[in-house]
Amino acid sequence: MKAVELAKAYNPKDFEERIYQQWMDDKAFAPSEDGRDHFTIVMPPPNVTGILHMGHALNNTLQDIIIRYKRMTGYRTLWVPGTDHAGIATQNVVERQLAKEGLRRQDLGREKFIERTWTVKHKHHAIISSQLKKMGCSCDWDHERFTMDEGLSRAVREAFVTLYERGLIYKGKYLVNYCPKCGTALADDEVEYENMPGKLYDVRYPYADGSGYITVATTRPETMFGDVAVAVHPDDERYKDIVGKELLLPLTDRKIRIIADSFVEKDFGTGMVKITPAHDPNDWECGRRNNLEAINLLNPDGTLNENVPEKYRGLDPVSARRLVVEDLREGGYLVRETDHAHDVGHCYRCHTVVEPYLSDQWFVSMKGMAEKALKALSDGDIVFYPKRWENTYIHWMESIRDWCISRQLWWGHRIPVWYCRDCGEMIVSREDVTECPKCHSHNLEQDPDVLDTWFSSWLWPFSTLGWPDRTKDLDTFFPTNTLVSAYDIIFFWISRMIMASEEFMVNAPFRDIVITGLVRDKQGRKMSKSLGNGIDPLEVIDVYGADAMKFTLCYLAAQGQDVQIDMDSFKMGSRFANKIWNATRFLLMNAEGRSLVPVTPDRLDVMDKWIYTRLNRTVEAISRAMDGYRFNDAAQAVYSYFWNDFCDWYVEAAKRRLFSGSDAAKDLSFSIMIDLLSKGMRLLHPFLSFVTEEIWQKLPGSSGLLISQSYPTVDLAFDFPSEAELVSHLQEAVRIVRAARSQLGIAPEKKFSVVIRPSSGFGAAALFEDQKDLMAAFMGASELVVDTSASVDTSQAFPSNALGYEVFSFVKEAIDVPAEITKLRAEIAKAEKSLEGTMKKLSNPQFVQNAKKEAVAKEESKKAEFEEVISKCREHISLLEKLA
RNA sequence: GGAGGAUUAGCUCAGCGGGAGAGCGCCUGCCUUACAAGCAGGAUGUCACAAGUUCAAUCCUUGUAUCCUCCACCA
Repeated sequence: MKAVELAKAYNPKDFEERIYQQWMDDKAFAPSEDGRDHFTIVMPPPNVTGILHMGHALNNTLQDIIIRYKRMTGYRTLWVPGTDHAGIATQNVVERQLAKEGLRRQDLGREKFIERTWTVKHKHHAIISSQLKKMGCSCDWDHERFTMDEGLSRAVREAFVTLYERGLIYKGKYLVNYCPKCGTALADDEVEYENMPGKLYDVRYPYADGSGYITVATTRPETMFGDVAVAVHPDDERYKDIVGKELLLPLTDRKIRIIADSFVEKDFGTGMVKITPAHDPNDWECGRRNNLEAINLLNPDGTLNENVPEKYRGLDPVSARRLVVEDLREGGYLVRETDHAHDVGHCYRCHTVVEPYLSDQWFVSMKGMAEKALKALSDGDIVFYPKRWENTYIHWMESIRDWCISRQLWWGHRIPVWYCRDCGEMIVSREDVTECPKCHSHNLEQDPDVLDTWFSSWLWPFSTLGWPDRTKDLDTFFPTNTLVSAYDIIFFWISRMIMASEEFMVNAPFRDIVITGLVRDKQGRKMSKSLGNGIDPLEVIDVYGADAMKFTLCYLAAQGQDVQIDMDSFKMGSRFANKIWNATRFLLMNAEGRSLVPVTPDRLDVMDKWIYTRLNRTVEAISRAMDGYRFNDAAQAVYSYFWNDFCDWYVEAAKRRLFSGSDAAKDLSFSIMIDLLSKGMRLLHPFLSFVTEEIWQKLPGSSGLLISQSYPTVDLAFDFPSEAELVSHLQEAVRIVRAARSQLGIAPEKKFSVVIRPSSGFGAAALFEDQKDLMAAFMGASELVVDTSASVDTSQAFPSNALGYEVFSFVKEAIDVPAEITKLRAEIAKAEKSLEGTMKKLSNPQFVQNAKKEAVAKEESKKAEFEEVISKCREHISLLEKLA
C-alpha cells in the first residue's frame, strides 16, 4: 500500500463545497427506497425576508445531526426543507424598497406589487438555500416547499373551506389589534407589550343636569369622543346613587350614562372608567355586556376620522392627545395629570404602537381545537424536550382566544371568499368563483384580504407531504417524528400545527418536540440586527468551517438552555476537526508498505481491547444521549473518545508497534488503526459531516459515501471489560509516573526505574489464568506508554483474587527533599481528613443498615485506599529522610 | 399579578442523592517520526444564602436574594 497524501493543514475550504456536491449528486439525502421505519423531520421554514442567523444555524445543526444519525442507524429518513412567505415581514421589506423610490404599494397596484414581492422572495430564497447547503444540511431538496406553492395554496384553501363548513370560521366586526403602519390587523400574540412612561389624566365629566361633576381617569384622553358610558363598580358605596345618571361629554354635546360593571377596579384612579368600546379591549367587552354602541374614531391609516369634532380630524393619536389635553385644560375639565408608566402594545414586525381597531375580520374559533390539542399531550401523543414546556403549552391552550386570521395585506393567500355585488351573496369556495350561485351574476368580487401567514404554516407537517391529496409521501412519512424549534414560536406555530393536525389528520403531527434555547451574545443579549451583535453563520463557516460551527453549537446546546457565544467560541470545534484531520494524516503517511490484514478479537493486545471497549461504551453513550435529545452529552462523548482515548492514549501507545517489530505486527497494528478510524469516522459523521466524509473517502478499504454507511453498534465480540479496567489502572499508574517526572523536574530524556507491585483493591484478576499473565499484559502495555524502564516486584505474594498495582519512583537526583516531605505531609493530612469522613459513615450503624450495599462497599474500599495512601506517604517520607 | 429559567473554577457552561467536571484562560516543562490549532504536568471552587427531608444533599422540599424570559394586565 502506498502512503496517502493528506494536505498538511486542515482546511475546510478545500473540500466542504465539493463534498456537499457529491452528496447531492449521489442523491444521498433522499429517503431510501426499502420498507424500513420512516423518520421524518420538517424544517421550520425560515422567512424569505432575510438571511439565516445563528438561531437558524443552531436549529438546523441539531436537525441535521438527528437526521444523519437516524439515517445511519437504519431509518428511512426524510428531512423536508422549505421557506415561509412571511406576509407582513416580506411586504414590509418591499414597501421599504418602494419608499426609497418615493412610491407606495398603491402606486404599483396589487398585481405589480405582488410580482415585485416574488422577486424579493426568489432573491432571499436563493440565499437561504445556499446557506443551508454551506452548513451541510442533509435535507432532501427534491421535497422542498414554499408556503405559497401551488400545492400548499390548495391546502390552505382546503383548510379554510373545511373549517368554514364545520362552523369553525366566522366573519364579524370585532375589535382587533391594528398596526397603522402595516395597515393590517394582528393576532393577539403578534402584539408585543413594552412598558412606557405616560400620563394619567383625571378629567371632569359634568352631570347633564348641571348638578356637579364626576372625575374619571384615562391615559388616552383623545379617545373620549368614542365614550359611550362611564362605569363604576356595582359594589362601590361611593357611587351607588349616581348609577344611571347622565353626563355631558366634554368638548362635545353628547350625553352618556353612568353604568355599573364589575370589571372596574374600585381602588384604581377614581374608581370610575370611561367606556370606549371601539378603542379598548376591556371596554369592548363591557360594551357588549351592556349593549352599548361602539363608535370608531380611526381611519385605517391611524388618523382620527369624521366621528370626532372637526378640529381633531386627520390628526394622529399622539398629536390629537396633546390638543385634547390642552382643550380640556382650557375648558376647566382637566383636574390633574400624573406620571403613569404602563404597557403599550407594539407591532411585532415594525414596532409601531398598535391601536385597538373596530373592523370586519375573519376568525377561527379555537376552543374545540385546543381541547383536542390538550388531549394529544395528556395521551402522550406529543412529548416536549425539555418537559417543562408542557406547562406553557397547557396554559396557552387553556386560555386560548379566537384567532384573527385576516390581514389587510397583499402578499399572502387571498381569502377564498367571494361576494356578489348584485345580490350580496357570500361564497366560500375551494375553487375560484366566477358566477354567483344564487343570482348567476358574474359581478363578483373576492375578499381583498389575505390570510395570516401562520394559517399556511400550521399545515406545514402534512401540506408539504401532499395534503389535501392522499399521496404516497403522506402515507409513508406522516406523522413526522421530531420537530426542532426555538421556544419563541411555541404559540405562533407549534401549538397551531398540533391543532391543525388533530383537526385535519386526526393525529398529532409529530411526537417529539425539541425546544432549543436562543442564541445569545457573551453578554447574554439576544442577537439582533438593531444591536448589531449578531454573528453571521457564513462568517463562522468562512473562518472556521461548517464542521467547526456545527460541532461547537452541538457541544454547547444543553437541552433547552440558551447558548451564549462569540466568534472565538468556534475555535473549539475547529481544533477538534483539526485534530481528527491530523490523526488521520499521521496514519495515512505511514501506510507505505503496509497491507490490510483481518482484525479478529484473538489478535488484539490489551490496549486494542481497551480502545474497542471504549468505542462500545461511546456508542452506548451516544445512543442514550440522542434518544433523550441531549446533544451536548453526545458531542462530549465523541469528543473525549476521539481525542482523549483514541489520540492521546491509543495512538501514542500504538506508535511503538507501528514503528518497530515485524512486518506482520506492523500490518496488524496498521489494520487495527484503520478499522478504528473507519469506525471513528462513522461515529463522528453526524457531528462533523464534511471532514469525516473527506477522510472516509481516503481511508484504505472504504467504499461509497460515508453519509450512507451504517452507524457503529455495540460489538460484543470486541468488548473486554476486564482489560478495559486494567488499562484504566495502567493510565492511573502512568499519570503518577509522569507527575513525578514533571514535579521532580526530571528531564524527558532521562530514564528512571519504576517498580510495579501488587496491592489490594483491584479485581480484574479473575479473568487471567494466573498473575503472571496479568502482569505481563500490564507491563507490555505500560512499556508502550511510559518511557521508563519498569520492573516487577515479585517479592510479595498476590492475594488470590485481589490484584493491583502501586508505583514507586526512585529518583535520587534533582529532588528538593524538604519540599517533597512537606508535600507528602500535606497529602497525608488530606487523606486523613477524607479517612475521617469515611470512618464517620462506616461507624454510623444507620448508614451501614440503610445505604445501598455498593455504597457501603465503596466506603470500605475508600477506607482501605486512604489508609494505604497514608502509610505509603509515611514510607516515602522515611525513605527521603534517609536520602537526606 | 401568574408561570418558568438561571445562580458551580477568572470566563462560557455541563453535572444533579453517595469521592466537585469540560472548553477557554492561567502557571511549569516540552518543536517527542500527525497536530504548538499540539503534548505532558499543575493551580484555582464556603457548587448564591438559610432552614428542612435523608444514614448521606451541589443535586430533593420550603423560604430568601440577585438576574433573565414568557403570559396576563387597571382606565
